[in-house]
Parts: sequence; structure tokens; C-alpha cells
Amino acid sequence: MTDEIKVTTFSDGRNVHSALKVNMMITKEPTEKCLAIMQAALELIAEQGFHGTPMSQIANRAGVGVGSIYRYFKDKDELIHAVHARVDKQLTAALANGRTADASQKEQFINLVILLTKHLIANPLEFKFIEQYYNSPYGIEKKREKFVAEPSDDFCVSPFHDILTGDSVKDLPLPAIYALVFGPLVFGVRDHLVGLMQLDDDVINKIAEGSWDAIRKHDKA
Amino acid sequence: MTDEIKVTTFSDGRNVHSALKVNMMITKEPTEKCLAIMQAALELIAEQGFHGTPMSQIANRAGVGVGSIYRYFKDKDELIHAVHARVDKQLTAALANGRTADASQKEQFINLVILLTKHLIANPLEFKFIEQYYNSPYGIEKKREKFVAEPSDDFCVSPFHDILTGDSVKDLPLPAIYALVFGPLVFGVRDHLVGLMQLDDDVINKIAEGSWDAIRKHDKA
Amino acid sequence: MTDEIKVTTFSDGRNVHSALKVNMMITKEPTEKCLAIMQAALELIAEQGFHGTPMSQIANRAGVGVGSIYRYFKDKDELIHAVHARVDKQLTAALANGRTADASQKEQFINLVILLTKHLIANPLEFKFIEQYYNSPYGIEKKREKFVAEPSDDFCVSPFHDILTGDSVKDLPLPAIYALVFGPLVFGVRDHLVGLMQLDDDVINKIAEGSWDAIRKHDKA
Amino acid sequence: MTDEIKVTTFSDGRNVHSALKVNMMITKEPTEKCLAIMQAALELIAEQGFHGTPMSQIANRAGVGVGSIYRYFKDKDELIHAVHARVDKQLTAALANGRTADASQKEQFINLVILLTKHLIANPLEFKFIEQYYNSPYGIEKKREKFVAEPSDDFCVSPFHDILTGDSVKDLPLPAIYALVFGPLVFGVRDHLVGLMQLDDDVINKIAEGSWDAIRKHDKA
DNA sequence: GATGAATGAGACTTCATTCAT
DNA sequence: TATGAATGAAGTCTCATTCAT
Repeated sequence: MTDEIKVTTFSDGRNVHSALKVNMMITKEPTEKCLAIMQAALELIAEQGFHGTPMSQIANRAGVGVGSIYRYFKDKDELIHAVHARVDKQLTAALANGRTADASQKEQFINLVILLTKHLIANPLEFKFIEQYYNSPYGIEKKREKFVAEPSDDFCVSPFHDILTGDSVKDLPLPAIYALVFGPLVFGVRDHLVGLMQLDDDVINKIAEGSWDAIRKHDKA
Repeated sequence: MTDEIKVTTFSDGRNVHSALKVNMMITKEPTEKCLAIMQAALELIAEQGFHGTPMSQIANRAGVGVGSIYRYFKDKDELIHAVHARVDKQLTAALANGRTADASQKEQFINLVILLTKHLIANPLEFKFIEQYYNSPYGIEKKREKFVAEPSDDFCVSPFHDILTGDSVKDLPLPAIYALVFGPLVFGVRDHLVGLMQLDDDVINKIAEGSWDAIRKHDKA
Repeated sequence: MTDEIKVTTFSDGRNVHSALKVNMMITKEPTEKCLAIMQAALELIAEQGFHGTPMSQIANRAGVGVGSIYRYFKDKDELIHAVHARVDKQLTAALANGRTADASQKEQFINLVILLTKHLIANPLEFKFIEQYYNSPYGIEKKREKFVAEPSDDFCVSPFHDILTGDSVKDLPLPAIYALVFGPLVFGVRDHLVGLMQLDDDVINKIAEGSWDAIRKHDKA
Repeated sequence: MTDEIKVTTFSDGRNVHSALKVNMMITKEPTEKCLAIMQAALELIAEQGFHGTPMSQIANRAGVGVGSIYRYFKDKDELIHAVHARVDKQLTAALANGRTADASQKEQFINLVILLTKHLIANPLEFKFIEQYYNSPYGIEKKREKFVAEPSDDFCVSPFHDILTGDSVKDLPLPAIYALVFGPLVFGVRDHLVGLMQLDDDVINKIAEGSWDAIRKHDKA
């Protein structure tokens, strides 16, 4: 858990610790303008991809001058990471409420999957953004951090962690378990958003149960 | 530039000749030069992404002039679509050999999943390319076409089709089933290629079984 | 932000107070803030050049807001000219003390050259700034003004003037004489500051004597 | 004399050894277009300084598209260095003809100084460019190379070298000697070009003699 | 007076595409 | 048919300057 001190240096000499900044912008009180920028970036990138959305367009959508973006973010890269961080936090927050300690492992698991699925469906921009993010040089590094480091305080990972490393679950490398859980979830949401199918409560439920069947220990047959 | 002698060997071990053979069954008879271009595009895009690979670099790697690319492909877009089509066919071809009609549904299914997984692992460039493709404006349109139109004669879809619509499988919308099957597969391969885990035979097997557990009908409990 | 207490010490050892004193004899009574700005500009421009130092950086170093600079100086240009003027005055002041009227022409000349050389070495920031200034659109205009107008009351010119127009010196256009005197001096200091050689007392002396040899009348040979 | 292999990498993958490139562009057969670009850069930079001349202006003056510059030079920096190299070569070439082996040290020296002075006066753009170059981050590094390395095959240095290290010349660090020679020369030319004085043959001669008086050993007095 | 967030023109650079050879 | 030099639109980022607080 080495808290690497990444320091962003701006052209006029300002320095900001990344941790501080994330705090500043997300937890504390991100300027209205700063938020507008991140929101604009989220929307446009979700639709057009990283390389399809110029900074000028983001500025436009945010109702801001191009240069203003660079007051808040050193880089396009940094803007993107910031948007990711924000989306990530929201995700985690959405799941945080979802622990029902007084239930079986299976029930807890299914609860969480449903909760996550619905959150993603309800926030399609966020979903599309994350998909892009993790399929790009940006996200690969980030993703490895999560698994290699302590995966407990990040992403939607943490709420699932206890369950997925528990006794009811098959003995497989953690990433394989995650693949069996998040693979269907993500693919399902994607197809829903694209219009390939309708993810109503029933289907969501069944997919969640499918995932559980995939990872739970079965009786010898 | 004699046709016979020059056998370009690519980084993953295949060479232009073998690629040529595979391609023979796709369109008519793409020039060796045309193939070289597509192969170069595949390799570079897999590593650097669409926007990270200029046409000039593709031309370089392919050993042709930039202008020549435009003799074979109207556009960068068209080139990319062509590469995708080629990769897609190869995938289908790889699975075509994998039907073992005289086995149980489960065995057939697991066979196919293993076959596909190993094929993707053995052809990481193709896998990375496809991932990029489907997470970009290019692929979204393409993907819808597939399912909306005739979902049976494309992608790796067809070999699975019979099994997945059979009696042993849960009653779910087809895309949901596909999500439960291909989600884990793709996520697993991705994590393997990125180095997050090692997909050895045992793990592949277990993931395949997991997928099967996810979609097969279970006894009432 | 009390006037008395804050004594900013700069990298070369001087502090705002001493600078203030020197400045007292230039215009009226430049605010401490105004001085801080000029000093910051001097330091930064000396190291990074005109175009390498943004106004924001100057403001930072001076401990004032960016906007405040524009209360004292209409322009970046005006700031630069003001800094130049200040440095120029300091130079002249440094030489003013150096007249030793009761000595031979040669001794006086050598005295002055040594004095000037040491002053420049002791104030590298000022030297570097001036060099930049005169090798830029800013300075060219300024320089012409000096010589075309009254060449006697500016720069380090004046103290030398009597000697260089005296009988002991060759009959050459004044600028030519100046070239023979200040050329070596400036080149020497530059090379010293860049680290190409060490300008100790001995070498300084010899260069001064060389300059004198260059301009003094020699016996017919 | 370590021939560092600097390799410029262009965006499309081309690599060029710097040595090769200098040859290619200067000695060999620089494209007409390449020459036009360097000439345009020379002219504009001489008048407006490095930062005062945008690439677009250079392209304009050269009658070329902006992008074309980047076929020949990776960078603005590299363009500038290339222009410098070319000017430098021309300078050396101009002096090469000026050795008159069958003359006294003094006569040779004065010859060279005159030759150099006239060359600079005849090529004011080149002179102004060089002045800028050596008073900038570009040149400082370059200059050190010259003195630190073997100063014999570069700049106008080489033809002077033998004389300035010979017996007739005072015992001073080489840079000091150079300061006494090139300082007046450069200052003189500069003042001439600015219009401060007229450097006719007579004045040039006298300055040259002055330089010689500055560095030659004098009889004990 | 002082501040610094906001602005947008403009700099450098890339790269898909064309076209003369 | 094949080439690759040439192009210029478009992208990212900087920074002098303004103005509401």
C-alpha cells in the first residue's frame, strides 16, 4: 500500500498531490466549473471515445474556455483519470449501501450483482466510459494496480471481495472468479444498452443466479 | 519483389504464406501486398490502438508505400473493417474444426469454449484487435448488425448456437446466454494476456465448467 | 504583509531591502511589491529567457497575484524594459565609485575594466539579463537610442568616456574603441559564467591589459 | 572526439543519424525545398528571433506547407540546429581560403580577422542568426562542445588555432585569448550592422591590429 | 488595491489523404 | 501499378491579459 506521492506540476509552478486533488475535486468541493468539465468529458468520451473528443469540444459542452480546462487538469490524460476516479467512487458508493450482513452468501452476492447491474444501466454514460477506460492504455495500468495492490478499497471490488474469497466459492485464481462474475455482468449491460436485449428484473436476476452457479461449489455429481 | 521467395515472418510466428492460405477462403485472391498491409495493420493496431498507428507506419511495416494502401482500401476505416473481417473469419474457421458431434451437450460446449479460449490466447494480436474494434465506434455498429440480422452465420456464434438454444440450457434471452458464456471467456483471456493471471489448462477447464454451470438447467433445490 | 518585517532574501544573497535602497535613486519610491516583481523577473528571465518565463511564474516568485503585475507595468514588455533600466542604473552606480582621478590614464582604464568585470561576475543574473536584452528586439532599439542620442550619460559608457576619447588612445570611431574594450570584457565574463574558464584576478588583469594594448597608441615600429 | 550517434526518430518510424543528415543536407544534395526552408528560417529568425518566428511563417516564406517542414526536420529545434550547422560550414569555408602560409604570424592573423569580418558583414543574416544561437540554450551547449572537445575542426576556430596557441601570443587561457579576438570583432560587426558606425577597410584593419596588439607579447617596458 | 480564475488566440506538431512521377 | 513527398486541417497545450470580486 505504498502511497506513491505523484505530484502534478502545472506550467505556472503550482504543484498538487494527486491524492489531495482527487479529494479536492471529488470529496471536498469541486468547483461548479470543474464538475461541468468532468461531466462534459464523461458524456462526450462515452459517445465518441477518447480520441474522438477534442478538448475544444469538451470545453464547448462545459460552457468553458479551452484554457480553463487546463487550470483544473494538467493534461487530457489527467482529466480522463479524474473522470474515471469520480465514476469509480460513485460506483463504490452505490454498492456500499448494498451489504445485507444478515443474509446467506448467495443472497448477498446476488444482491450485489443486481445492485451493480442496475446502477450501470441507470448510468449508461458512466458504463461506457469505464469500458473505454479499461480497454485502453489508461486503464490497463490502473487495473493491475487494483489486483496487485490491496484490492479492498477500490472499484466495485471491495464489497465482493469477502464473498468471492469465501468458502462457498470454487477454488480458482481470483481474476478467474472475477471474470466469471463481471464478464457476464458487463456483457449483459453492454448488450442491453446497445439495444440487443431488455434487461428487466427477471433477466437480471437470472444472470446473477447464473454467475453464482458459475462460481459456487457444486455437490459431486 | 519475387512472389515465391519473400516469406515475411511476423512476430507471432506466422508468415505471409500461411496467412495467405487462410485468406484464400475469404474473398477471392488478395494480393500478397494486400495481405501484408492487413497483417501490418493488425499487429500495430493491436499494440497501439487505432489512433496510435498512422498509415505511414502500417505502410512501413508492410514494406509498401503509403499510397499503395489506398489502392487496396479506400480509407483507413475500410482497412480496419477489412482486418476485422479477416480476423473474424479466422476465428470461425478455428472453431469449425472443433465440433465433436458424438458427445454430450456439456462436453461439446466445454470443448468449444476451450478451443476458443486457446485460439484467442494463441492469437493475442487478433484478440486485442477485436477488443479494440468492439469498444469503438467501428464495432458498435457492426455488432448490432450481427445480432439484428442473421445471428447464426457470423463470429464464433454459429458453432455454439445449437447447444445454447438446446434443452439443457436455461430459458433466457439469447444475448443473456451469450453474456454468461463469452463474458467470462473474454475477461479471462484479457487478464491472461495482460499478465494478471496464468490461463493454464486447468484454469481454462474450470472457467469453461463455470460457464456451463452458469447456463445449464439445475435441479430444483 | 507588513512593510517592515518581510525581508525577502534572493538566491544571490541580496535582499529586498538593499535592492530598495539602490532603487531609491532611480525613480521615486517604487513599492516593495513593485521591486519584488522586478527582482523576480530579473532572476527568472536570466535563467530561462524572456519567452521561457510566464508572467504567472514571475508573480509566483514575487509573492504577488498575476493581476498585480499589471498595476505596476502596462505590459510584459514594459516590465522587461523597467528591469533593464534598473539593472543599467545599478551598473552605472557601481562604476561611479570607481574613479581614481589621481592615476595615469592606463591605470584608470584598467581599474575601470576590472571593476566592471568583477561587478558583472558578482551579479550574474544582471549580466545574463542584459545579454538577453541586447540580443533581442527589445534591446536593439534601445541600443541605438543610446548611441544616437547622448552617448555619455548611459550604461557604463560615461565613466570610460574621457579616457577613451583622450590622447593616449588610437584614432578610431568611438564604437570601434568600445568594441575593442567591451567585446573582450563581455565575452570573457560570458565564458566565465558558462564555466568555460575561471576569471581569477590574474586573468582579469591580463584581459584588461590586453584591451589597453588594443586601443592605446603604440610607438612606431 | 567521441562521435556520439544521435539518431532522430520521425513519427513514421524513419531514423536518421545526425551526422548522416548534416551530410545529406549540407554536403550532399539538399533538396531545393529543404534549402528553401532553411533559408526562410535563417532570414526570419535573424530578424525576429527564435520565438518570434512561428513555423507557419517559415513555411510561408519558403513557399511550402507547414507539414512539409516536418518531413525534413523532426523539430523546430532540429531545424534551428541544422541552419546553424549550415551557416557554420559556410563560415569555415570562407576562412579556409584565407590561410597564407608564407606570411608572418601577425600578417596571417590580421588577414583572417579581416576575412572573417568582411564575411560577416557581407552575410548579415548569418551573423544575426549566429548571435542569437550562441545566446540561447541552443548554443551554449554547442559552444561548450567546441572548446571542450577538439576545437580544431569547427567554426571559425580552426584556422586561428595555430596562431593563437603559438609563441607570439600572450600566455592566457585559450578562452581569454578568444575573447580578446572575437569580442571586438563581433561587437564591431554588430555595431556596423545596426548602423552605429561604418566598418570600412581602414577601420576593419585598425580593429584587427588592435586585437593583435591585445594578444601579442609585448617587450618589457 | 489586490487577486487569480477565466479566456482564446496562437504555437507546435501529427497524420490521413492526394497526386505527379 | 507503385510510390512517397507534399499538404493543411485539426489537435493539444501555453500564456498574456482582463475583470469581477
